[in-house]
Amino acid sequence: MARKPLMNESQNAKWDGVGLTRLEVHEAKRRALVATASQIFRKKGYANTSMDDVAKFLNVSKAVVYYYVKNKQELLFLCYQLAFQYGAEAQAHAEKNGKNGREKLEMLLRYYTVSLIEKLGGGGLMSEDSALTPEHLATVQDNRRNWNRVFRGFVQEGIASGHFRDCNPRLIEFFVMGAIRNIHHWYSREGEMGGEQIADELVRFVIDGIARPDARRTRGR
Amino acid sequence: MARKPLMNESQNAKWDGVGLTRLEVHEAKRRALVATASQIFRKKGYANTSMDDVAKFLNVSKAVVYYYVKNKQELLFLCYQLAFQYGAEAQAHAEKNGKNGREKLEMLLRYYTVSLIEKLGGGGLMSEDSALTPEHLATVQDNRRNWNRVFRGFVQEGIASGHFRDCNPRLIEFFVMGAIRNIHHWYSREGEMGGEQIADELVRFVIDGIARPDARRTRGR
Amino acid sequence: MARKPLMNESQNAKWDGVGLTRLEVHEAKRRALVATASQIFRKKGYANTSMDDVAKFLNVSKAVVYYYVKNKQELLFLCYQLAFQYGAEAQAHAEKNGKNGREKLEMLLRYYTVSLIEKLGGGGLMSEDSALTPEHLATVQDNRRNWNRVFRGFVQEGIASGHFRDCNPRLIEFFVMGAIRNIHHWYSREGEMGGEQIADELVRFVIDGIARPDARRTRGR
Amino acid sequence: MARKPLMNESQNAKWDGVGLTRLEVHEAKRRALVATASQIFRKKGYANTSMDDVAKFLNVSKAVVYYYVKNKQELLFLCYQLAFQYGAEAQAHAEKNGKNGREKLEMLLRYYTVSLIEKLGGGGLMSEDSALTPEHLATVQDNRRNWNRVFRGFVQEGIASGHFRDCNPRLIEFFVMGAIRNIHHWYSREGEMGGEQIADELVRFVIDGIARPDARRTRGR
DNA sequence: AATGAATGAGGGTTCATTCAT
DNA sequence: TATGAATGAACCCTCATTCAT
Repeated sequence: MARKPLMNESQNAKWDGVGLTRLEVHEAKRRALVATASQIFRKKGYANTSMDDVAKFLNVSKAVVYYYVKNKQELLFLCYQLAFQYGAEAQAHAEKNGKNGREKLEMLLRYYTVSLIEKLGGGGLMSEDSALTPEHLATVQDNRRNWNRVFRGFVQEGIASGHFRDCNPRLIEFFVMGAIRNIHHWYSREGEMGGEQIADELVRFVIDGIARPDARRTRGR
Repeated sequence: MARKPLMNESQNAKWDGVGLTRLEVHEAKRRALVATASQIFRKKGYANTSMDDVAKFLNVSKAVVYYYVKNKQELLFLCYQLAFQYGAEAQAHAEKNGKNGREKLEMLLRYYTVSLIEKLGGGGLMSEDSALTPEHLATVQDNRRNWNRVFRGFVQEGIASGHFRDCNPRLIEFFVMGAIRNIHHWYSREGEMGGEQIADELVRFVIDGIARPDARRTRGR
Repeated sequence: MARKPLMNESQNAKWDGVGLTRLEVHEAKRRALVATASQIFRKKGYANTSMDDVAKFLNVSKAVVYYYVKNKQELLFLCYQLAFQYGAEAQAHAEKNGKNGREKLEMLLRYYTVSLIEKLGGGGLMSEDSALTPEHLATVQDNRRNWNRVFRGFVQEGIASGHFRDCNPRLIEFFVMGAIRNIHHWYSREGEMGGEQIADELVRFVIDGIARPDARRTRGR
Repeated sequence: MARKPLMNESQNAKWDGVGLTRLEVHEAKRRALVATASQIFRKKGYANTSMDDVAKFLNVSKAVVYYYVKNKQELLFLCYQLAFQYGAEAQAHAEKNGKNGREKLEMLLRYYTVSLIEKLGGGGLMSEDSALTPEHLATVQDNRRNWNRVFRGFVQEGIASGHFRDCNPRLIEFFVMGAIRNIHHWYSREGEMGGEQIADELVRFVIDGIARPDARRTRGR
């Protein structure tokens, strides 16, 4: 049987001409694998997805998947990392451009939400903690703790500056992250709404939800 | 080996003396089984939980579980139903006592959230759709559609009455339900907060998030 | 499909009438499993033997094997134990009945050799150390160290008493144990020789190999 | 990535300057491969050793191994041949220099044992018959039959000449070969004993084990 | 009602082997 | 010659499910 490359012909073409090193090709394929797995895991659930499912989706044999990742748990971990990466980008964006807590929170949420929707088809993998190895879980929790710190810090900054009312930043973060984690349950690429639109609505909902009455935005609709 | 009843001695005692019919006893045990399974499924994930896990938690043999439910999928479905039941109660409560959209939404959320936290230890099972049989999935989606109708109806009622600003009720529902579904990820019975407190914060966050600026509640803190 | 018991009908009959407890039956089946596995592992090699092979030989499904042992490595360990058990019996026999080093060594070898041949069809499993878990390997090595101590002790006792010439007990033990471990490579139940005969020849060979010239047995042939 | 030769630099140097034909180089590398594989197979077991293990040990890619041998089974067969080769040499040596059965047996054992220990690090591969192809197995058994004939012939010659007592040459051979096959289980190059010493002790043990009482060697110690 | 014993299907993982470059 | 990439067959193990007692 003819050996098939991990990526399809057209994608292959892209680098056949360009001078990509073998390592770059390898890394590109690996990323493609993780991105694909992320979507499948999210749609069917990690435990309900067999490595064969992932392989078949990529039109390769199961062993190829094991050529690129050590095992299913590593693949899961890499999926998590994918989501954290966008989180880190969002943080950088917010801290660079936001002038106060409210602006920073807005930017954080908007950037993050749009990324998840546009780049990860509705959201990254975030709810399969029980399947992570202890080591991976520790890393994930580190990342999460960092995210918590940032998110809650922005909220507190907003409270201090008078933009936000007195609220429990921890609970607010849980509520908002729940809303975001839930997106993939209902989002569909074919739907009428794009990432920007969804992010708009979410940001307004969140900011209004914690804004100080007199500091409320009056942006109309 | 001594035969062990599904429920513990003290619980057993309750009906040994009282004149419960065999059927009532059977139903009570079944409910206990479903409630237990619901918690385990939620904590470890449906696919990662074996029927043996459930049985061992109840200190009975695996076969006993099959005496009370037809199969694992039925058990999952019953867990879903458990959550829907509280939803229905919340709906009844809201429709009966709420005088306008805003009050109804408040009551719906408060009742529902408190129920999930207090009765189901942080939340019911709602995110394992991919494991449901087509028939069960259809029922679940019926229930969900009903819930959607009610939730969005309250929001629209609030918009119409001027309590809420113009917003997308569909998106708002997704956000809010995401926040609620997410509770079990962080809630712990040993934590300092009870269901009422959490529900308070959530309700305020949500209502403020969609309130009309000039209709905003000025409830202080 | 009809469920088949691990042991065949005639064996089953034995305990149907007799009042064996369930536990005893369970243990008997487990022993039968280990004895069978021991033979197959020896014949085909541990790594070349699949759990399916073992199961098929017993005419049961593979899962049954896992009902009785935790995994393949535990099965291997139990096979080792089987051999050690006969070693311990041989030791007890020799220490009780032998009056000097030479007699003890004779009895040790004869009892052990006959046991392996008659009870384990030519020998127990002893040469798959690399497949043992570290924990099991530690136990095995403990057992081996004990056996070494006993064997070499008998040789030294014989040297001290003048029955044996000056020799290196460690090397002698290695040679003799090699000869014994090798038996299963050539022994066949259908062959013309029984365990007693083989043991006779072995014992004479070994004892003569280390006897003091003037203390040499003159047992004719 | 830089291409690595199968043998290390210094070894390579040897033939780079000298005028070795391509074929000779190929054969040398092939022998190096077989010798290496032989050691690994013996240490970890044939089935537990992957072609990757062999390749990694040689610091080459797995495909290189397939350049030199057709498949894993051929590699195993070549390992067997390595041991037989030393057997043949031992036979030639014994037949040329031994003046009677006893001397021939002594020489056979000494030469063979020393070869295995010094050249093959404790022993060749001899106990993986079940992994051989039928064709290879046939050849191996031919070789073994020849070895049997020689070994037993020497024993019988010794019996006829009065050097050995009446014994069963077949059993004696099995015992002795078992002792030899077992050497690698305990021999370590770092140990205090060399091949000569071990061979000395073995030869004395064996010869004494079958010597006629009155013909016994009186070589002291 | 409850249990121990048994099964069949399926999933994760390894590995000998091949092939284009 | 040498390598990276790819495959398919096995194998270990788990688990939902059934059934005789």
